[in-house]
Amino acid sequence: MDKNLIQSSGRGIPDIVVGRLPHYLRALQHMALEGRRLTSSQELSERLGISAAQIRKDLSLFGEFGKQGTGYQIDFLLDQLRQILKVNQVWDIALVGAGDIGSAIARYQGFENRGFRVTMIFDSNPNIIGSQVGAFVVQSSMEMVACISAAQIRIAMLAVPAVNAQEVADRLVGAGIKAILNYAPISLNVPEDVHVQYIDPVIHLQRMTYYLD
Amino acid sequence: MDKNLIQSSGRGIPDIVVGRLPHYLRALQHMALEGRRLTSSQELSERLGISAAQIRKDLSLFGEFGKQGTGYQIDFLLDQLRQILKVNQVWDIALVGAGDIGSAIARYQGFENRGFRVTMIFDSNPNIIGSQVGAFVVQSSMEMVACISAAQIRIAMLAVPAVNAQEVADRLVGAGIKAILNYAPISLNVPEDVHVQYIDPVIHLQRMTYYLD
DNA sequence: CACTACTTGTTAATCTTTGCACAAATATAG
DNA sequence: CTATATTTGTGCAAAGATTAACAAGTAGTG
Repeated sequence: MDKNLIQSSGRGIPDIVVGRLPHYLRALQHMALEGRRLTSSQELSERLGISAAQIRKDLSLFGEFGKQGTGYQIDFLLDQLRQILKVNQVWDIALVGAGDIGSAIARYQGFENRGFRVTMIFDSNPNIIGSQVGAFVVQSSMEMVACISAAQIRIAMLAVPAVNAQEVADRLVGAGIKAILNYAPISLNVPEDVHVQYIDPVIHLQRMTYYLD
Repeated sequence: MDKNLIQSSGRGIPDIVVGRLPHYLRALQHMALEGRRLTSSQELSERLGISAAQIRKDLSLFGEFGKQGTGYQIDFLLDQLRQILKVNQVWDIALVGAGDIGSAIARYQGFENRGFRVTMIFDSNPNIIGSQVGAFVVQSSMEMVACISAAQIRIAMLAVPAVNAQEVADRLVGAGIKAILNYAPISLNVPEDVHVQYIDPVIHLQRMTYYLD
């Protein structure tokens, strides 16, 4: 579950608001691709299923980005959101685990234009180390800490079996990692200044079966 | 983003509570594997980063599952939660998209013991149709609606390119699907009685970069 | 048994989040 | 220019979620 610590970098922006910003960004990026120039809180509301008032209020926490009677200039708002979320740069990511999930992530082409780039892949399996996955050669996880430290990488994706996840996470933290996207179906224990987000499809599925007959 | 509709099947349980139940279930399943017999709201709290009071309150919405002075019998609570989430059965799932992500999902071994089983895979690419992925042969997406209807499948996972996601979702709804786990980075429009959950790693990553320097 | 140490379920208070409603600003049409 | 349509940003009220606190029940110890 999300920690809702108030972080120093933001001026006390609620975590729940920060969580919605990437959705706004994604929708705006789609609109830009469609060649649109202007949008409104109303239109975003319909696309995202979030009320227009909430979208306006969320954005107003960071500045006045719209114009009455007109709405929001898509290019401009995109730019602002990218700045706020710090994805007006490309973050290097270390990927740990080159099994089925890790390999799929390594080959995924959707990171680049949204602020991220996988730059190294590690695994502990000797049969996998040295093999090509996507554009990279899988490195031994024994080199992991040294590589990440040297490259000063801050973000890691964790795609190892659940039993190894905590141990790997500990070493990632030791290597200077400050944000972990964890695909292993287990809660991680990390220091307060390290952020963790979880992806576990079963959690989402179980959340839906509750509502099925 | 989650719709927070109150559903008829639950007695007005807040959606946010339903969203935490699968986390409780997962933690308890781990404890059971470790051979533990008893736990407490305190221990769950430490494992999950959710306050003990909240865990007790969430559970109390469904019944009195604990015992003062002792805590919760893990087996019993597991059973209750599985019943509440309706995963005391195994749900068949249709998987659409046999690319990198779809294939990784198809081969994932972690569904079975948590209430789900992929039983069919579809793709529209003629080069992929007919090939073996995991334990299944990829079927043409032209057969999709017929197959899903015939098997009365209610849950689908969507792992197709973003541009095709809405069109495929529409056909899934037509086939009787009531819950979609969408891996495509786009918001879907579906009827009120169809549930959608989203998995987009970039959304999670951007949520974390906000807090990085 | 008496006493201590736990732990639940629940109430009341606090804190957070959402939605409403509207003034102010802009655009459009006649 | 005037009247009508939009649409933002925001103050306030309402709704919702979380936390703290505690009575009541259980277990363990001597």
